[in-house]
Amino acid sequence: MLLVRNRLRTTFESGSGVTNIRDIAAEAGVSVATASRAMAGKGRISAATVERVRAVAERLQFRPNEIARSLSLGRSQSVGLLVPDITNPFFPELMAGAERAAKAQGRTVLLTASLGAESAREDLRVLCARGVDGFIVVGNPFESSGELREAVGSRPLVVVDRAQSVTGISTVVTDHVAGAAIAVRHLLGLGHSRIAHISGPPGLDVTDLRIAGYSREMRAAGLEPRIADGEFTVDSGAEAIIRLLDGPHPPTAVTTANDLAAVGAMNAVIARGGHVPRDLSIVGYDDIVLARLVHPGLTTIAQTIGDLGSCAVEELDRQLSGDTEVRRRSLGTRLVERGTTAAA
Amino acid sequence: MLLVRNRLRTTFESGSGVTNIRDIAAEAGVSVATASRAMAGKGRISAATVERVRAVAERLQFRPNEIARSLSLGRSQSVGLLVPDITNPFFPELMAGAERAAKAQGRTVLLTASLGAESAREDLRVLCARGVDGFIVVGNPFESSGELREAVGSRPLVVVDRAQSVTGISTVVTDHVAGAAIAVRHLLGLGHSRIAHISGPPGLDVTDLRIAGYSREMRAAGLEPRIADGEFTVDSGAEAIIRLLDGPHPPTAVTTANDLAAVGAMNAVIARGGHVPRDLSIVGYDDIVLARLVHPGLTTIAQTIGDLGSCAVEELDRQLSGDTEVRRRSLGTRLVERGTTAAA
DNA sequence: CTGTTAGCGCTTTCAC
DNA sequence: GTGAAAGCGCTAACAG
Repeated sequence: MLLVRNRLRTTFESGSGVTNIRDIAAEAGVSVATASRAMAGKGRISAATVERVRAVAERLQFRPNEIARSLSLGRSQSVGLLVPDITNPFFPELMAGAERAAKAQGRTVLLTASLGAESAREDLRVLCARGVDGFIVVGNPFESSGELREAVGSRPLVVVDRAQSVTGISTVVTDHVAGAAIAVRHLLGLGHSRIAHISGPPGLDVTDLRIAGYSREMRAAGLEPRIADGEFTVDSGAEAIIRLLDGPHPPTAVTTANDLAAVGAMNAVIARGGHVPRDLSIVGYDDIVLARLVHPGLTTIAQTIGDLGSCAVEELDRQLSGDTEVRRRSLGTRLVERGTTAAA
Repeated sequence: MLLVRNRLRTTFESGSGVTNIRDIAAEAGVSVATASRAMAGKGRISAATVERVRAVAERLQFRPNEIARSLSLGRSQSVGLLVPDITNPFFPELMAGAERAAKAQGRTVLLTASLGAESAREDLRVLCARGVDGFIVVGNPFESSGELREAVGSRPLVVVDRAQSVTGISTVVTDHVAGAAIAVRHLLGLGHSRIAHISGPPGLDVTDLRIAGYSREMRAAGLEPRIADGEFTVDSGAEAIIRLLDGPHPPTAVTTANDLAAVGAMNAVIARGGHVPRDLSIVGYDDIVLARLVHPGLTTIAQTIGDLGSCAVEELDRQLSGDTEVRRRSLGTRLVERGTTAAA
């Protein structure tokens, strides 16, 4: 076939130096519309044309401008991901899972870390303006799920790691009640009976659920629950364990709201000359990478954190495909035994 | 026929029910162009009109569609951030700094975590297609800086944490030579003389620079450098320290390539019944959050990691403003003394 | 000062 | 099967 090469160089100058679909069309000797159809591979178009256009596109390293596609199609193949605190190691693991899954779907993740409700509202608006097709929100930066719903408008939304307080919104969670119960049973099995729980921030559903699981299991064993408020942070874990140990009937074992608090508790015990697990058995929650890095390694309730992210992406994809049913997906947890628990 | 539109999506249905600038213009009784100027607040326009249009925009909660702006303006006010591994706690801290700075500039960060050169090439192309205005690349996923330059095309580029191997590209780094030297001097000051160094992966410029700083300082003190290869990971740190301790003339102190390796070394010593810092003093590098969380707390060379990110954003902003000068910005390091170092 | 017009790069009718 | 043209929402000449 005769190659008619018409003013490739000229069209090259247009735009920002990158080849666009006009260049492809010109080089292939077809109209822009045909080039578009050929690239999409759908619509009424001959196989020969498809092949020819694609060959040209390949040669010229053509990548369709996603900005233009987004504007034209009304969707961007990108999703917004809002996390509360990127420096808390729990979230990067989740983000990694989400990003991997999104990439596999040909979507891009627009990440944003909020600092409180006001910032979150603005962050979500920015992402809306950037045309994300849907949102994954980890936790809930707002007082209510209504506020969250309002902030994302009509876009599909999946909430991760908040269940109770979120109504009418698809969620991905782990079974906090079951996880907390597993921790208690593990300690009971080791012969402990003075088992306390260092909780998360009061009022949070995750906190309540874990407390519920802990309490249920304690009562089932005929024991009295004993709870110290914490905050999901190392320092709060340290403070809480000190209060418990200095109080009446100090515990011989604790379950904690998360691994950070567990590490804080562990360090506090060691700092006052105690030994873990001899003087105190500790069970964390989450199994973040840190749990493996401390010494002794932290016995903990593992959530497959990356799966929370990838499941959220899958769930969002389902919604983007038109399925509007509200689903609550609950992932399993399991005990990972390391070095912070031992017989009473 | 004027009112008949080819596509039946009315303006209100388009997007997702969000008000657009046509709605604003109509409501304010001006043309779209005038509304645009009023929102931008520049061009020849009366103060009264500006006020009126903005009032309407406020009332209707108007946010300009950034996709459309991007297409029209040829820039998106977004930057691509490529990191090697989001689950290594070093990077989230850097990302947090970058995101904060970018937000302050009204830019959005498109994050992507690569897994090797092939993935990076594709990731960068995707971000290019999404129209990012520039790139921040942490490390260099490729063999050469040329490949990196090619992958980002003509877009502004800032490389973080790689200096030597990157030519003709603006960089933000910390002074690894100086940092490594500080670590050695600290140990010398404590009376140590058998000081080893657990290095990063061979061939990496960061590795070489830290080795250089360590060696220089050792020789200046009339001591023989002693280096064990590591890999920036916990496990490699553990293995390296075992090799050193089981070899001839076991060291009484080590400096390490990063905090993860330091933690690995620390755990290995403790695991074989040793005590840190009594049996071995350890100095980490980076001061990631983890350094505070282990027990005893890790003495380390602090890079202000968040600043690496925010400086990179600033540097990129400078380039986006038209300043094409290649700059190398070097941030300081300092010793953070915690519990892993003690007198010999 | 304001409106009209022409695009940004792509997709998608609608004719031929 | 293919091309011409409209249009996504916005900005920026250029007239008036």
